[in-house]
Amino acid sequence: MTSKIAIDALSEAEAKLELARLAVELSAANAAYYTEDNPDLTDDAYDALKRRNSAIEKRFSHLKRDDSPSDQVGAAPADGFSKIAHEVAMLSLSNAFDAEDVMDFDGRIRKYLGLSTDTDLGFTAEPKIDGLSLSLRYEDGQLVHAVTRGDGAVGENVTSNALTISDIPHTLQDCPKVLEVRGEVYMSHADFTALNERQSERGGKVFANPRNAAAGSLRQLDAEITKSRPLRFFAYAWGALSDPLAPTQMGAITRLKELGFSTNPLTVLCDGPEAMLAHYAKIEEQRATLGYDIDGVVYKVDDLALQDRLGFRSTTPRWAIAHKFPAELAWTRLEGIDIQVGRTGALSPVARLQPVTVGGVVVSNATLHNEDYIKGLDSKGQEIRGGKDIRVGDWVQVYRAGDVIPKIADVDLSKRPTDAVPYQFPAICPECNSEALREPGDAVRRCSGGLICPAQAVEKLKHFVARGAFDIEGMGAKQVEQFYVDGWIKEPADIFTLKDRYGQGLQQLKNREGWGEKSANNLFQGIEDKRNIPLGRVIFALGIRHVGDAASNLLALHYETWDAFEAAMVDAQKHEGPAWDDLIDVDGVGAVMAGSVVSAFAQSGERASIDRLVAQLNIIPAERADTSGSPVAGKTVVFTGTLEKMTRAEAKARAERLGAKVSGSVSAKTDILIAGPGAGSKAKKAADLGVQTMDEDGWLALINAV
DNA sequence: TATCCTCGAGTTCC
DNA sequence: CTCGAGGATA
Repeated sequence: MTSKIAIDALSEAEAKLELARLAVELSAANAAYYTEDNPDLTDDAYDALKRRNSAIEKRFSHLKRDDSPSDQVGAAPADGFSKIAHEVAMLSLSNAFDAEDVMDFDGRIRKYLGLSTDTDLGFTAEPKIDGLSLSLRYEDGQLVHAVTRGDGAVGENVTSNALTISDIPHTLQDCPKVLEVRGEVYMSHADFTALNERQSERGGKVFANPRNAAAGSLRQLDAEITKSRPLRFFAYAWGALSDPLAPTQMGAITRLKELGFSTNPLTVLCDGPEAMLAHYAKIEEQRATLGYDIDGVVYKVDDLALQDRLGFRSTTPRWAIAHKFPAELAWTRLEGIDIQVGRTGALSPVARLQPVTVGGVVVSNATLHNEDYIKGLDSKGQEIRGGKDIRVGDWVQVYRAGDVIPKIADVDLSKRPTDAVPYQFPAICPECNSEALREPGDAVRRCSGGLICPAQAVEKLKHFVARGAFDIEGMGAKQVEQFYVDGWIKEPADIFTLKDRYGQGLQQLKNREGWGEKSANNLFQGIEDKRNIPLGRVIFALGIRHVGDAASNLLALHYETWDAFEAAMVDAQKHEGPAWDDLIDVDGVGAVMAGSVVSAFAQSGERASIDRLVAQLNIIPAERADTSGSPVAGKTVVFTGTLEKMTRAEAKARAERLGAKVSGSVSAKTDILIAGPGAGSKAKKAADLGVQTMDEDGWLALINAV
């Protein structure tokens, strides 16, 4: 090792050289540490090198290398974990709560695939481990990173922590070149109890349940702490893959086991819903003696080719479902009912409860949904809870729906105080005193105050900076609220002028509570980072009623640029004419949604606010998915008659994946008509218009020719 | 017109 | 995570 020159005395050339040397040295040390369990550097020496590297980078920030060791695998930056995007998204599962839901699941899949009830359809069934999911990426058999689920698209890099878990192999033999193994990190009951005993002896944090203990342990910035925590890992799925593991789910799990992963021994193959339910009962029976927490049973279509055909809805696969165990229940007293006002003005009642432990978590609030729910009625006027209403002072039974959202299941009328009165839902907004109206047929009551209602204004701003919208780092709900209260930010455009108005020398922001030079700089950087922003996010961020994530992206893909979108919305004001028709024609957009979007561009106040925002931004046009090479990209196709090889839903999904637009009726704009047996008027019209027509086989040949 | 499916908007706790 | 409602479909 060369002599250590004081960092202040380093010349630029020397710094550059030393950074290069440190990069090599540290990466060799990493490799030795992670692959051999036999580091050739002591921990202290390793840390010293790392610190020196960071110090030099800090002084000569422009010299920081692309392969800087401070960004490398296994290195958690001091202020948190680095983010890694999943090559294949980590989705959640839809849920089943009873046998009927499971039968429906089987039925839905058969319908989608066009399978009759007497065709064999196998499923795997396995316990759903209550831990946290983790994705492990192996390249050439080497673990290169471990990433938490995060929001499903981007997770946190916890590689150095994952490497301390003994169930996670560091290297694999005879595996695909690229292999992402997914599974659950969890802690056993015994280890959890022992850990909590140790923690309380030391005066450390005591965890509420094994899940929290596992999560807290995996997200330690110091991998040494994680190493001291007895975490385990079950592999049950995969992400990116260069070669298939097996033709079936069960085969793939077996293969993962052969590769050295722990897989759950209660994973079995079932020939249908009856067998699945039987296995569910068996697992439920063993639940208490398993030694680790599970919260249900997961069923997956076994045939991977069928999984592929079934594909995904927006957030869940069609080919899997989680059958949840019944929720834990607890009784407590309802101390009060508060009303919250959302960004659309919806008045939502929230129950304030005497704190009670439900499923290992202390709950003190629960949702009451809406006016009718408190009265004991559902949206169709049907009685729920036996028609019992909820009153302040009542003893209520609480559960966590889907083990997350606290809800009230029942009311004990025998314990109702004699002076309890039916809850009177407010008719004026508690935040701004505007009238709160309930549209006929609507379940929610809404504040009519619009942006004069401070609650609506703040909630809209929170939505604007939220994930999926502008997602500005350093600007969360708390910050938005503070800035709004102080009058620094009244509308989205103000965020982008914040620095000009208040950032002078950072003095003003710095003098505020909770803000220092660093956090202020980070915030301004976070804001600058989002000046360039994709069109879909901008539309979503506007917070237009009925226009969420999915619809925003549909609109963005349809109009491609902000200018085109805005011009069309202005042209469509009158709810008629070509611009309006074009909008309604977008698949997934109907009159209600269209009216809602258009009205955002009608009111001069809101329109002006949008214009002020757009003036601050560089909006990136939406790019249609790369369908180059697809023979049907950009074509409008219509299916008619009976399809024999696949269902309509499947045909539509596949066509869209290839960049085609699927329409319901034949017009001059139609490029291809796919006519099955029994095609009628549409085929005739297509012939009249001279539209290219083919049968299902012809279509399949066309799209498979890629 | 009725039914099914998907999405949006609301929710808690860590 | 659940509910309600909008949109597509039969």
